[in-house]
Amino acid sequence: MIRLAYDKGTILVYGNVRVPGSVWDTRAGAYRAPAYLYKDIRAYGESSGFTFRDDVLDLVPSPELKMRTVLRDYQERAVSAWDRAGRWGVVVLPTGAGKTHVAMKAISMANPAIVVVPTLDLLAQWKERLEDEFGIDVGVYSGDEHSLGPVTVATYDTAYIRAAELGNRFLLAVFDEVHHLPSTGYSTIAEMFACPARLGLTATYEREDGRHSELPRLVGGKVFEKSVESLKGEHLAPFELKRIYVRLTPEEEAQYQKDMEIYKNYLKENHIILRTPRDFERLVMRSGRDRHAREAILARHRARAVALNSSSKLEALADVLRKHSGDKVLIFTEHNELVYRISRQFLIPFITYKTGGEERSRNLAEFKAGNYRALVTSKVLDEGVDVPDASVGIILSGSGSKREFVQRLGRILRKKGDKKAVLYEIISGSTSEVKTSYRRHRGVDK
DNA sequence: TTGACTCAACATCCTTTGCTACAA
DNA sequence: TTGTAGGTTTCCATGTTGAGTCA
Repeated sequence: MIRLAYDKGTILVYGNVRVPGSVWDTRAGAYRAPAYLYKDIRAYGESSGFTFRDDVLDLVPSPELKMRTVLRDYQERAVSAWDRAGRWGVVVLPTGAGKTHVAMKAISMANPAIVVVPTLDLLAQWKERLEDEFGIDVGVYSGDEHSLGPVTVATYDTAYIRAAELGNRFLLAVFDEVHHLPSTGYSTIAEMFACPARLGLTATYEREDGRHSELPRLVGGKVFEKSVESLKGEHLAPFELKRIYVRLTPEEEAQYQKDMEIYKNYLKENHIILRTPRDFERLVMRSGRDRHAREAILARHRARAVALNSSSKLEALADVLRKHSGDKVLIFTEHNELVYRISRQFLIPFITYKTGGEERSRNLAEFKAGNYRALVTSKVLDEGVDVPDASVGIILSGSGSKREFVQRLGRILRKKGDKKAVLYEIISGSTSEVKTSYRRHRGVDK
């Protein structure tokens, strides 16, 4: 007879049976394993013919949760795939394809459940939608409020801080925007949770740092994927990508070349070849000790800023805006400086992280109502904010992140009749930005 | 309760050539 | 011969958020 118990994010195995993944804990007088192995530990015990006393889960009381909304066929297939995979796994769906409905179906099958989200905005949206769907009081775990319900919504930050106390209260853990989960801190949430059922949701599985390789261990691998392309036209607006290349002004060109020269020379003189993100990380670490490395990196920053914020881009922007004078337009940039310049020059309202909550909602509402035709922003609207539809997106600058690109594309894809959406990219030709742009497209625009 | 602040955490930051030691 | 990893020990800058503190 072995007894399993939950202890602050771990499973204690009493009865002198060493289960895989556990180590002996002298003080507890038991083997101890991370809580995410709970399901495996049970399976191991059962296949070895042990009898159990299982005291791990201490579930929040939950009524039967019935789903009223009827799922679309692909949403139904996503849930089945997850179910077949042993109720572990990640569903990849583009923005606007109804990930919430997939999760709600899963919640109706396995509850009590916790939904972990990256922002307070998303927390509020999930709470509202879950209450509408199931007619229950939804619990909230955030900085301001701690209440448990049959379904509880928590921020990643609070789930991280309180993982030890939440870890055995739910059957199912849903991780919204699950690409956040593999980061060093947040991954401990999944490790300290015993939930035998797990569902991850995202529009972009891959991370630039490659840590998505951790997802199979933490929530299960990818069990279902639907690309933007396959939903284009039927469930999402058809779209077109247009690249516009501009030339730097002569002064910018001179500045760019000068700074890139400093950067490249440093690499050359020190026999440094950058192949992977890790190589670049090393260079950054080196710059903490090596004055010349620091100068090189600063020069590279200046060069990049020149390319991303070139004034030629504003002329191209003016052309695009003229061409789409009757459309709703969202403009994205990498840096806030450019946001402010555009806002001043074209008299377009802006939103950055410094924009207060009230002004932010007001700008979004006016944009939604059509009183503002355009909105300019840097990265705040990339994720986790309910942004009103637009039919034209203009990426004036951005990173090489595929995720950022897909999220920005998602902002113009909600279906509005047969209207075709257009996403422009304005790129400084003959600069490193050309490659950055290609990198973010990988696998998206074919 | 609100607002202003600080702090910690997260994400991106790369790919042109070049070196050297070691493994397949 | 060809291919590939290399190196740790917290990190140049910018953008963004949630939590916590204090008035």
